[in-house]
Amino acid sequence: MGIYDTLNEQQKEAVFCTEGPLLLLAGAGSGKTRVLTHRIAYLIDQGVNPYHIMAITFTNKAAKEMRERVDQLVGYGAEHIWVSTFHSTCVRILRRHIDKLGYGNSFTIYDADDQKSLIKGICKQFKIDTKMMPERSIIREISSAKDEFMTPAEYETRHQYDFNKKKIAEIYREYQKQLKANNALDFDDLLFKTVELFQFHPEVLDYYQERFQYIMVDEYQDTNTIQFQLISMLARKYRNLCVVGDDDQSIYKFRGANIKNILNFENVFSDAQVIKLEQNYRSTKNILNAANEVISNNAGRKEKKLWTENEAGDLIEFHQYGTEYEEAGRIADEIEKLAKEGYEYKNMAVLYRTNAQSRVFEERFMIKNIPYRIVGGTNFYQRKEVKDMICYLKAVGNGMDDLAVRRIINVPRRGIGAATIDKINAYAIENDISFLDACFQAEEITSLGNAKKKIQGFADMIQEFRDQEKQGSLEELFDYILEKTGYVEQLEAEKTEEAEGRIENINELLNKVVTYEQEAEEPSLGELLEEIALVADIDDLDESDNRVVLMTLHSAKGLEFPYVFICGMEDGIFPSYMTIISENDEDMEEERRLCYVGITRAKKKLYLSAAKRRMMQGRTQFNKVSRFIDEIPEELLETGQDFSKKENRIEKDMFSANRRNRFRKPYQAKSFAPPKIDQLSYDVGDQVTHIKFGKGTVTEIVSGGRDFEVTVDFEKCGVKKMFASFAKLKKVEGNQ
DNA sequence: CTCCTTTGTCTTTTT
DNA sequence: GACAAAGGAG
Repeated sequence: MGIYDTLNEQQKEAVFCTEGPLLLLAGAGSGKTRVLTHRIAYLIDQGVNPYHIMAITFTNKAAKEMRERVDQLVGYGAEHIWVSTFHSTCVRILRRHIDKLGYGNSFTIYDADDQKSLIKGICKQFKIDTKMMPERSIIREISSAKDEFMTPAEYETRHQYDFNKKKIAEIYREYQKQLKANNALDFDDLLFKTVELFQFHPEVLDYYQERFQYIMVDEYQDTNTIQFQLISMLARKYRNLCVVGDDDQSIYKFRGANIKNILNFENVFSDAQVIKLEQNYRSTKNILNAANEVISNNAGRKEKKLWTENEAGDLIEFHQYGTEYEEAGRIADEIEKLAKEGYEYKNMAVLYRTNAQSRVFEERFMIKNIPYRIVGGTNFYQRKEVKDMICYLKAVGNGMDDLAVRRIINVPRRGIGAATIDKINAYAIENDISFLDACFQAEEITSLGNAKKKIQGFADMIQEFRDQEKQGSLEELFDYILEKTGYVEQLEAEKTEEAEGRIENINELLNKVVTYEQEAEEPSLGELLEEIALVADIDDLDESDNRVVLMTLHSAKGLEFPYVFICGMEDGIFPSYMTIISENDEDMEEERRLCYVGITRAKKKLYLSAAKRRMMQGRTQFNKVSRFIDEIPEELLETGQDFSKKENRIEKDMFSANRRNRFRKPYQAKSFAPPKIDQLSYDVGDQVTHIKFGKGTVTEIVSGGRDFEVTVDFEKCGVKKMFASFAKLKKVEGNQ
């Protein structure tokens, strides 16, 4: 029995088709990752050197999984395969060669916040009214220009009769200039500059063409123009390009994903083979039928019919609740019920359209002691304190990064204000040096006066950090920065819960630094910063920890769960308000594909829900049930209530004021993480306090596996059972 | 220069 | 309702 015998006919065909261009249309749950991994194994079997194989995935997580699975199949050589995301691939290439484009090889990567500050500065400089032209839309415009591989000059030529766009062309040009001056690239630049590199330096392209003789691209439906450009350049020589995608799961048009890449594939690579994978191994018949029905409402898709041999399974549950609180509560109840029946938390996921919807669930789950993890939202690395520390590291690694230096020059407070910063900046521009270099030359800046000493102190400190970086480990550098700046010290002095949370986050960052240093082959500051810049929230989703996962439908792509709850099935939420008012039918189709993606995440049972009214941006909204619910045949739905699709009415009854307690700490970690507890600081009979329930007496402690189940009799709200690692009970000293 | 209050803007989704 | 940016007092 070979490893290929378990594959079905189409899968085998795809695995054995190794030479030439191949378009693999793989429906949801059709075993596409299996095909990709087996195909890699087969290539190696056929004598292809793993060194010549490249697989591009959508997330780092997918890359890691793929490598592990190939490892299991082939036993050796898997580590030589280049498995990576588009962005990481480009960074690796650019680190080696970007000096050919006039950048320094230790460039930094700017995230969305950095982009925004840069654009903001430019708008100020150009005296552009950001009310007429918001930064967001400028960034979006520049980003899509880059996605289309359009330089500022080309952009200007194309839009020379459009006043606003001509203005944007100017901003775009200046933006690129400043990025370069800061020796920084934004996300789009990573792709853009790599393609540019290949274009102007054929010898570099040739090197990578030789290296990547067999290329595979996952989630091909979500590639944009420049990504297509990149892979077609790489594959031009050997033409062994296998792309895997599903046009029905294309959900990133807003990010420039070009559905034409799938249609065009057969044009650009005219001898391309096309194989369809249509057997679904993931979901029950009912779930799959619902998905098929919904997606059939889209025009303009490649015809395919997903089928499954799985059982029919349960009906899909749909409920319309009164408010979002009720919705979250009922879902939490159901999750609790399933958990009691023995199903594990990690087998359940709550999916929603927008990140803002997570809050209610977070509150609910915390009260009910349901372990959960939220993916996305405000990224850990975007938190103020974390970003501050990263900017210190950036300033050490790349002194040209003005943005980073300016962020930290007065954090913690050193008495350096806006006026001083402006003076330094003027000096830097005048002498054509970086902001940090200007600080080093503070002596020369006559206008500074009293601030001179402060600036010199700052510059000296950065210099000390640099010396430290050269001689010690990253962990030591980090500790040294914390100590020298007194960052944590100052937070400690605040003695607020918020400051405590921030300290926790800084410690968490320190953990990441240490982990990185232990795991990396050749740890370096540059690589650390790069890893931080390129992580997606989904990347550190650990399948083994037993928690309910909460995330957006977008983040859920590529994942599967036995039990899936999709909430907020309301017109105005999902499909979103923006798509409903949109003139463009394609927007609604994309939204529908997102719905299809959501439904097909479920293996065993799908729960859909809506709320009649919900609070949005401080206003109460009354939403109708989502049109997507209407697109699911009634016989597949179990509503269990008097809900009827025909009579989709909203009752405008009284809305009692929302009286939920606000107990949520600011800056709380995005997951309700159970720290490993092997010993409790309290015992039966002790007085303890709980963050939500207040004071109480411990009446029972039961050791259950790796955790303790503690029963507490609270003064205010009675007896509750909870897991020690989640409850974070604190003993009240000195028994009263 | 810093801290605190007030005002205004949000409506997707993210590598 | 939440959060950032701007404005005002010390």
